[in-house]
Amino acid sequence: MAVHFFKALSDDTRLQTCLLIAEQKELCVCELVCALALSQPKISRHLALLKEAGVLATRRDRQWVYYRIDSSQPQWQQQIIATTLNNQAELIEDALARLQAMDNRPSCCD
Amino acid sequence: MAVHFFKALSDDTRLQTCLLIAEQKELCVCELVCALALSQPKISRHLALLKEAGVLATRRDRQWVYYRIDSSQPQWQQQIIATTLNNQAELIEDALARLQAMDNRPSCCD
DNA sequence: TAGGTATATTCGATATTTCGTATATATAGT
DNA sequence: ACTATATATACGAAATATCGAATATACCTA
Repeated sequence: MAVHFFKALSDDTRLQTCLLIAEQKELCVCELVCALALSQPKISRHLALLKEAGVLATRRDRQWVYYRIDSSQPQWQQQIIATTLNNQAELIEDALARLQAMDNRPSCCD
Repeated sequence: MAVHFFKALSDDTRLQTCLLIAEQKELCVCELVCALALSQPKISRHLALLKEAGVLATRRDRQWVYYRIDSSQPQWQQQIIATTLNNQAELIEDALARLQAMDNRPSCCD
């Protein structure tokens, strides 16, 4: 349902999370915790919600769980996420800076 | 703020209202009450919220207040509404049928 | 098996949203 | 001024969402 999709995006933490992931293709929980400077349980709860809504999908690699935009969701939803990223990039400026300053990023050790 | 825009669309009544108005260009409150088969105060409250969010704009003609998509809001927001209408037209099927069956539509008496 | 790191979940408290009902305001016609 | 129609708002109750803190689970290394 479209309403659930919009509800998923209508929280600051969740919207930033989606835009960050859309921009970075894939991020694990600890990277999101660092980028958004929020508690791990808070991030985890919102990620569960986004996954439940069909917006995000996951894969596990060893101890890390990577989240990505669920490419099996309706195309128009993915389009809306892309449009929002293109027009509201400033929403994740600070988070991106923190992410790039993060050391021991698991993605770097593949 | 983008979050407020998505919050505005993340309620069933408000989403249907926006899509109906996007499709019909302009509707007054009593037409929406008829189309959505909901109480007038409920519709009015949601319309006030959508106007406050900058999604809708109004004009008064005699006793009727007409709501339309606010064309002064960011283009990407209007794009998202259009995309949603194109892909989720079924959300307003029933409402459109009720609207077309409505008699004494004020728009007809101009 | 033990200890460390990463992630998910539970719980109760608080805040926010939504609603029905009642009422107020605005405009039109007589 | 009075009545009718259209719209907006106020208020408290009920439902929903969000949060921090604590705890559980999963995986890895030794």
